[in-house]
Amino acid sequence: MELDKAYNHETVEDRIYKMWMDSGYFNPDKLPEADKREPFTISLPPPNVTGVLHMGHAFEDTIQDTVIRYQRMKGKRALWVPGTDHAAIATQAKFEKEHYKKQGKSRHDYSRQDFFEMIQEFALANQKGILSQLHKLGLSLDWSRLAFTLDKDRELAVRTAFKQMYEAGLIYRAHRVVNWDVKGQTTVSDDEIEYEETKTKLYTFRYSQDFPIPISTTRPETKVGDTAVAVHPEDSRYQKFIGREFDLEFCNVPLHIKVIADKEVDPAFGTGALGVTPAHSMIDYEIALRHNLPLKPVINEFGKMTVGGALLEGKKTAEARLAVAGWLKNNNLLEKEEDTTQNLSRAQRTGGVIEPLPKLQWFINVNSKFEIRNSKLKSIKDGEKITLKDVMKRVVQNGQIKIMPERFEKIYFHWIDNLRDWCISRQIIYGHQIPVWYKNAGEATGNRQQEIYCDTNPPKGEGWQQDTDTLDTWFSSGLWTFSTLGWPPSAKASEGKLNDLQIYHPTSVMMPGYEILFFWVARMILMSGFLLGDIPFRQVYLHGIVRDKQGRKFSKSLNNGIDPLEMTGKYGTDALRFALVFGAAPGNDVIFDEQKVKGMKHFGNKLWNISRFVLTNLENSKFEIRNSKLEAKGITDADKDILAKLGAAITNVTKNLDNFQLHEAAQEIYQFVWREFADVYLEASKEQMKDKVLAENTKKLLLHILINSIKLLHPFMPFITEELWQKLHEAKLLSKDSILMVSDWPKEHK
RNA sequence: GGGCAAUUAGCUCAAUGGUAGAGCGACUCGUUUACACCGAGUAGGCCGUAGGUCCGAUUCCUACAUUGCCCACCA
Repeated sequence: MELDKAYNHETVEDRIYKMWMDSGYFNPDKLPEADKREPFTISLPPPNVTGVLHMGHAFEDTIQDTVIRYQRMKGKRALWVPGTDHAAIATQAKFEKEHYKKQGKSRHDYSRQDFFEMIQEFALANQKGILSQLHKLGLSLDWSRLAFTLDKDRELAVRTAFKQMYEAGLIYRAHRVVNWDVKGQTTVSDDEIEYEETKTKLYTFRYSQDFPIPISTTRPETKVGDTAVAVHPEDSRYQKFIGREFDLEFCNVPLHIKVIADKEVDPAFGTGALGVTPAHSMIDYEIALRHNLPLKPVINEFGKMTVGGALLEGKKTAEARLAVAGWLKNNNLLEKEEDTTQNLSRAQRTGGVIEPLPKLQWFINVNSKFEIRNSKLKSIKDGEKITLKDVMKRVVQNGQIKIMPERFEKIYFHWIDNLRDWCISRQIIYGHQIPVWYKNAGEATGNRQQEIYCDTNPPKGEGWQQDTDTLDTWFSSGLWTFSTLGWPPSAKASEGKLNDLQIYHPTSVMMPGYEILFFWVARMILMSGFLLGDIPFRQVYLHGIVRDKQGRKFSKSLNNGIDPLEMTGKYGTDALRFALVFGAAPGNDVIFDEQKVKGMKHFGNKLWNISRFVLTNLENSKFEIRNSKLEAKGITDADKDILAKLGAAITNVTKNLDNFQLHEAAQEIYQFVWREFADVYLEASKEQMKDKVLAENTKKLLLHILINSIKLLHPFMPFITEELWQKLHEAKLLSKDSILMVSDWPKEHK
């Protein structure tokens, strides 16, 4: 049998992937003696259904596939669950844009139901695209368990979760100041906000000539909504005014201002007095809560003023700001106008300005205690009363969940300490509709009591209307590790037999990018802690971001994206995979370099030619495998040396893979194959095979080293190694393990 | 304002309490049947700066500088 002179990935990859698929072994339940194997589970961070595979996915998925392939070879019941995310806002926005282009119609031209179904259809049609791209990367995902965050099973999970949290009092509905995305016309959570430094003016002025205290602000237009002026309790300048109340007119709007003392106020900033606008500032809202101040909304959902008559009403905030400044000048109230910088809040998804507004929304309470049930959490007893914050904190503190690199644990704790209640309702259509129904919904109808019903199914009877809001996409994502494994278990679950949830959960390791530590990792811990009394995963491996040669993130606006499939087409999937893993330490960003991919293609070819050499020599001499034991006589120093080096390579690759140090494992195997096996031993073997006494051992060793190299390399470069494995079988140099993917991991030498 | 990290060869990055490594690139030589997607070799680093601990520091500690990131939002 002859191998081609060079490895040609194009003729190999699809054929090998099909062979793996046909084997059924991506589903760990199909592995020989599956019941006796120890489970090892990874949940794939689900890519956006409508997204396109980018280098970040390729990196993230390669790391996971490497780990899962390694564990499978180690004999584990290795499950890697695939899925896609409905990415509520992102998907709806994308659909609306495309639909408007094509049809000229917007969401207002359709009923809610129709509009939802159109987006769902769009999403599922797009899903095929991303799934086929995942296949191309050679990922050993169990496609029989494919899930979607917005399908029937996940809907049941979401509704069940909502109901349980609602009944425990952890989900509540309240009128609160929330982050309103003016462009997206929806609320967003604190974590979905980005800050952009902008130049602006700091105005110092008085509301009116009679008002004794000047205040400073960058947003004078909001001051028509002020209900107090706050000063520091120990500020001697303002002592005499504390507690006094003033009625005055500001920009033709009557104001009732109370002077209050609050320690949050910095006496050194501006005039040391802060105009409190409870309805349009998070900070002011909190001050208002402490002092029982009234809320006075003056800006609406479209970012326009709702008071102020001809001067302000109907104007956008930016316009209104200038109008107020002009009014202040005209009335001789402006004392100072200075340049300053300010962090402007924008919605991460839409880029729209965030306007804090008081709205009736749903929240998850992270600070009130609930009784934990069926606790499997270390150091948290069954029935103990604990807050969600504490659950999230404790499981990491006590080491039940390990986050690596470890430095992210500090970042995680810090985030929890600053965490406020999570606003989970969104004013968009695409997503999980809130499973709450109202009767007599008109709140303004006075004496008729509103009825509320929360369950997984609609209530019976007439007159019930479901809440029109949908849930934050991270709510369903938070359930991902267990909603994909049969949670909630059906009542009819077969008795005596373990279900997926019992076998595969908690999952073994979660491997997302560090940028979604808060969004996702923390939310999974929260959800799993409350709903299962358990952790969602034992280990979190946070990987870095893939960047371009200038160190910039890949982004659409920069148009610097590199299609991973273009790279795999050019150099082969194995080459891309190895290049991504090579030198990528946990948590560190990776600079993508095409030259590196090319280099790794060369490495693959090196292995190919080593195999070609071994195959030709062993076949031509009618070599037979009787046993792998070496003859006692005629063992050379070169033989001993390569065996020792192989032993070290096995030990180090194994150790590093166990510790998720993939970059080191990759480096180790690269060095061994090229520098030790090819450069040294293979050259020595040429001479040794000319000697009749030495030839037998040499050939045995060549084969032994080759087989082990192929195995060690398989998790990283699955295609070429599997192809070579098949060639060894064809040449009758192997007698067992017809598929490398499920063969045994090399044993460490003693 | 608070915190985290990085600083090592021309570039991208590892490792490490005891003479510094890889990939890519550069240079020289070499086409003898595994591979030119190659081989043999060479050059290239006071391991950011200054202190400290230690027999010994690139590694541990402190300060500083520069860069990047996260959080807070001084209104």
